[in-house]
Order: sequence, then structure tokens, then C-alpha cells
Amino acid sequence: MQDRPDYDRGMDRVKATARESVPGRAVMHDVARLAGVSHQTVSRVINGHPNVRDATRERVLKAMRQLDYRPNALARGLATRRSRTIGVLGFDAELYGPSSTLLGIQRAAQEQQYAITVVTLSEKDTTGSVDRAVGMLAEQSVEGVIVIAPSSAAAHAVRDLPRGLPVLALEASFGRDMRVVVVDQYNGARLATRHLLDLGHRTVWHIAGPSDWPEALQRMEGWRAALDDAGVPAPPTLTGDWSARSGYEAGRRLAAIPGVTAVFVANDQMALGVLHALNEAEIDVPGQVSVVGFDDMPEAEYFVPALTTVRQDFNEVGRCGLRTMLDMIDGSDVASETRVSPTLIVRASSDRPPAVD
Amino acid sequence: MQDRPDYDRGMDRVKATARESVPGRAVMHDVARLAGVSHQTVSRVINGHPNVRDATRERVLKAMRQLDYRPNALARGLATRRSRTIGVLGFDAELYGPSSTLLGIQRAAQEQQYAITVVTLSEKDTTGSVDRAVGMLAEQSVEGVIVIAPSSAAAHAVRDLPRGLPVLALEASFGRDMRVVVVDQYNGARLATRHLLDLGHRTVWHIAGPSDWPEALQRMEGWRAALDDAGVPAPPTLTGDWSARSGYEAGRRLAAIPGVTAVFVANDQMALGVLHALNEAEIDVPGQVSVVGFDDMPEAEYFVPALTTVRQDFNEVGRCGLRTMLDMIDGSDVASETRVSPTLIVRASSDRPPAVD
DNA sequence: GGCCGGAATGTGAACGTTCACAATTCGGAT
DNA sequence: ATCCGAATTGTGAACGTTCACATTCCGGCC
Repeated sequence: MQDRPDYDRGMDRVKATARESVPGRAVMHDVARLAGVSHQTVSRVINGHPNVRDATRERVLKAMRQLDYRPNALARGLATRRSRTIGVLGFDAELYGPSSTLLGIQRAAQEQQYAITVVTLSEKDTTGSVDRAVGMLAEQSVEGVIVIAPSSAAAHAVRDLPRGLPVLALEASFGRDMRVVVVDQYNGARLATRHLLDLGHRTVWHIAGPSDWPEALQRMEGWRAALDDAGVPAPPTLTGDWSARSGYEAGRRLAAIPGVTAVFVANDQMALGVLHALNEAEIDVPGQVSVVGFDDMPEAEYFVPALTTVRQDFNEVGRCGLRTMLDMIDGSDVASETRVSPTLIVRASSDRPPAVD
Repeated sequence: MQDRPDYDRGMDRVKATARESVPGRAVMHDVARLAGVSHQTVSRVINGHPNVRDATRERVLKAMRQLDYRPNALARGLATRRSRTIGVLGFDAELYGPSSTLLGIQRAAQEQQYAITVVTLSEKDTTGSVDRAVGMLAEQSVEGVIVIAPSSAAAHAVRDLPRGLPVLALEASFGRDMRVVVVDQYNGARLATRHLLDLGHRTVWHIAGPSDWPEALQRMEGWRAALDDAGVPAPPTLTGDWSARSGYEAGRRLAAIPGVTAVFVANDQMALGVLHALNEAEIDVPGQVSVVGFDDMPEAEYFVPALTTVRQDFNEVGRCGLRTMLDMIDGSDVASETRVSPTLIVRASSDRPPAVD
């Protein structure tokens, strides 16, 4: 013990100090020592294993409390090969729909003690960003991936995901066999269009979302179907990018077309733009033109005028998505498609068409 | 080797199979074997350690590509004691500000190859939710915590966080010595109020946010300071909860008060509600009453009328917050407060007061 | 009173990395 | 030729859990 030169022993001290400079968090072993049991018993208590004597359990719990012990999720994930983390493949935009869906997922995950890792795909730079996104997800060893994004961008990404990983798409239908949770966009759009026709409009115009978003397509189909049912020819569609700005531009074009009395807009943000454009053109809503949106964002009720729209329960989609994902993970078989129904909310922006002179 | 009974060896086979039922991801050892080097050399290549011969590096990289190898973040985090994860303590609400700040953090984190774990505090059930939130953060062994939430709720949580953990507050100032990134709300509010006074309004009313949000307080102070500077007495304030609905209610009350010609509303969503209420009361904006908001959400430009407001660059706050956090983590000293400046955006909702008869 | 079986506990080896240090190789200067 | 020191590579032990299995304890039964 005494045969080492002093400087050498000094080094040891320095190193030891550097290692555990701060007391750091207590680990399972510390708890075990304090409670006078083995680490395995501590583990059993944590995981609620039945075969632990009550007295022992108490001692361990007390020690845990005393040391403010927290199990280390990293170590646990490594040993158990379950990270308790779900990856979300999102889209880099401030859209009401996707972001509230994310919130729903987030809430549900928190309840289930799962963590969420969000990775976003940027619109441009598709190839690089997809690689990196998939890479991150794979490295984090997520237990599953929930996709909230237009298929065009995400389809690539999904292909590259490690195989065997559960994948769930929200609001989209990829060709692959993949579970899906969706709002019934088609019927929502029908509802909206039908509402306008029922009010007496000769036809209904449509401002659609970007064609690479499945939602946009389905809403368009629903609109068209409602017109077909009524035996009304479909006017040409205008297309926006979901933003209020693009809605405004479409609205301006619409304002220049004579005879337009009703518009079904594919989301509320664009509908706001349309209202703005019509107001600017001194066209009265709903006196001269009726406008119906889609989503029912919280602000829609306070647009001027209050917007008639189709409510989607994004929060529910998110919750439901997470629940489904968890089912997929522990192998319960799940319905391959879950539908959430939208409802029509009638407010002040839709009314009967102006009397024809 | 042959001295074990057959059934025993059989058992082994079964277990082995169960263990590696799926080929699973390649691990470092597999790469090492394929490249004919030790696992440590592979590690060196991954981490860009300099002392690796070019030829060796190439062989390793090739093996990695061939096996589609991904380092396991869990194992890495465990060994290195750095999780490359930042915790975000958020607030469970669909507010424009916080959620775009989060988006900014998220974007910046992704660039830096950091993961984000979001934990939200729900408004009610404060005690329980705080415990759980802090617990999750601690278990995930985050390297730091960014707080985006009103101080009242978050203050508790912050206190319980493991000590030694870097904490950064966005848009808030806790008493503790804690780094902060803020938009200069005070001056933003002054700008807005001043703008209205400059237009000739005798005074400016204010609809404030909830009093436990620091932003709300600072905006109110800025408003009051501007009035003081002009030697104008401050009318009583109304208070909302950031939502369009609460803005609408405040707007209705305001509409009933004679002589109001200018209102500064603490955020755009409430301002929308105010516009709606005024429109309903057939009060012309900006003809009879001018309205100025705060935030400049993308929709504000398309309100009816287009909203004059104060722009905050939330995205920048988020980015800046993450950058600061990373600096804190690797010990660079950082300014204890970083300010981002807001700018006034004048649109159609503000104008000169109506001529007095 | 010994023995049996289940409950309760302990032991050592994973999990997939990085760290600390030891061993080997290599190019040149002696 | 020989040896030195730096560059390169390898070895074994962490990191903090859980898993598989071994061991001990204990009550009751023949």
C-alpha cells in the first residue's frame, strides 16, 4: 500500500475527484445499500414485482425517498430494449391542424409515461432532411413512429425507417400496409358543401389545399361528390397552400368572377384570407357570398363574420393515434383504420344566396 | 463440450433464438468484426477522433454503411453521461406565442443533433402535475431545462429540479439566478401605445393578459409608461386569458363605454375577439376605435381590418434560447439576459381618432 | 424431525457505448 | 542496425439498469 510514490497517489485523488466532483444523483446501488438489500430487490420494488415482503418494500421506498432516487431511463432503456419513446415525424410549419394533433399526442404520451421525440421534415432540401430525420429516429431507438405529414415528403422517410418498427400514419393513407387514424375528411367536405346547396346556392366553389396533402384531396373529393349528388356541375378549383395569405390571393381572384355566391375553403386559415379579400372587394359575407371553412380553429368563431366550418377534433386524433401506437407496440391487434367524425358548425358566414333580380 | 445432456443444449438454442429473434440492428461490435478492427477503433471513427489511419477509417465506414449501422443513443448517453436531450417545460395550451417558440427550439435542436423532451404543466392539478413533470425530466436525464411558462406554475417546478442542472427561462424572470431570454415586452408595449397617442388619441385603453404571466405584466407596464410620458391618466384595464373568446368579452364591455377611441390589446388572439365585438356593436375600426395587438401572428394581416400589432420573433427567441442553453451546458459563460427587440407593424386597424363634434 | 415447495432474496452477466490505459506499429534519427 | 517517441490500435472496465438463474428462508406436511 505504501510502495507507490507520493505523486502517483496524488494523481489518483485528482482523478477520483474529477469523476465524482458533484455528489450526483443516487443510483440503484446506493438505495440498495441504504436499505440493506441487493440492487435486484430495489429493482423489484420499482417495477412492482409481487414477491417482495412488505417490510422490505417499505425500507426500500424509504431509502428511495431519502436519496431522492430516480431510475435512469437511459440505463433502463438499454437493458430492457424499450425506450418508452415514440418518434413523431412532423412537418415544419405552423399549421393549426398538425400542431394541435401533436399536442394531443403529447398529452396522451405524458399520461402513459412515454416520451415523444419530434423530428420535422423541412419542405425544401428533401433528400438530406429525410436522411437526417430518419437517422435521428433510429438512433433514439424509438419504439414506433407516428407520421403527421403529407405523404409525398414522408413516404420516402417511411421507406427508410428500420424495418420491423411500428409505423402509424395520421391523416394520410400511404399505399403500404400501415395503420391509419383519420378524420373522415370526405364526409366533412360533403357536409359543408351540402349545407351550402341546401341554403339554395346554385353551385359551390372550392379553394383546395396543396395537392400532395391527402387531406386536401379528400376534401376536394367530398366537395365534388356533394355537387354530383345534387346534379350540379363543379366549377374549377383554386389552390392554396393552407396559409391565410394564399387564401387571400385565391379570394381576390374569386372576387373578380361574377356569379360566385358560395365558397367552400379547405381550411380556416385560408378562409380568413378569403374573408379579408371579399371585405376588401366590398363584397358582403354572407349577404352576397357565403364562405365555409374546415378545421374549426378556436379563432374561427371570432372571424368577421363568425365562420361556418367543419370541426375536426385534432386532439382526439392525436390521443387516438398514440393509443393505437401503444397497442401496436405491445402486439395487440388493432383496427387497420380508425375514423373520427367531423361535425358541421354553422355560424354567420353562410346564408341563403342573394335574391336574383 | 459433449458432456451436457441433449435437452439442456436444446434449451440453449431456444433461448438464443428468442433473444435474437429478429436480426436486429447491427451494433458496434458487428461493425468492428466486419472491418477487422476493435470496437474502440469503430468508436473513434464515429466520434471523429484524429488518430485513425485513413485506410482504417475507410474500412470502418464501409462496414458501417454495409450494415446500416446507427450508434445507439441510449448506450452512448449512459456511457458518456450526456443524453443530448434538452427538456422543455411548457404549458398545456394552444397559444401562438409559446407554441411557435417551441417550434424555434425544436428547429434549432434538430440542427444541433439534440433531442427535445417536452413536458407540459396543466393549469389545474398543479401539485401533482408538477411532480410528475419534474420526475419525467429527471428520469430522462436531460442536460438542461428550458422553461416556457408563466412563472406561478413553473416556479414550483423549477425549485424541484435536480440541482446543478442548467435552467433557462424564456419570456419570464424568476427571482433566482437564472439565465433568461426575452423579447423586450416593455418597449414593445410602449411603441404600440405611443403609436396610438401619436395618432392623436386622448388616451389608450388596455386589455391585459392573465396577471400571472410575466409578459402580461410587462406589456401593461410599457403601456402605462407611455401614457405617463404623455401625461395622460391611465384608464382602468380589462383582463383576458389570451383567448379570442376572452378578447370578445372584453371588447363587448369596452363597446359599452362611451368615449373609447383606442385600445391596446395584449395579444393578437384577444385582439381578434375585440374586433369581432366591435363589429357586432357596429363600431367602425379604425373609424371610431383603433385597435392594436401584440405578437403579429401570421393571420393578423388578414383580420378584418388588418391588425396593427407588435411583432415578436418567437422563432428567434426559441433558437436563441437553445443556443444559450447549449452554451450553459458546456460551461461557456453566457450573458445573464438576452434581449430580442420587437417591432411595430402598422396596418389598417389603427388610425386617427374620429373628429370631435 | 426431515423434507418439500413456494416465497423472498441475492449473484453475475447482459445491454451498447465510451473511458482509461496498455500494447503495438511505424518512421526516422542516432 | 537500434532505439525513441509519436501515431495507431487493442483491452478491459465502467455507465445504471434488467434478466436469468441460484440461493436462502420459512411454514407445513408426512
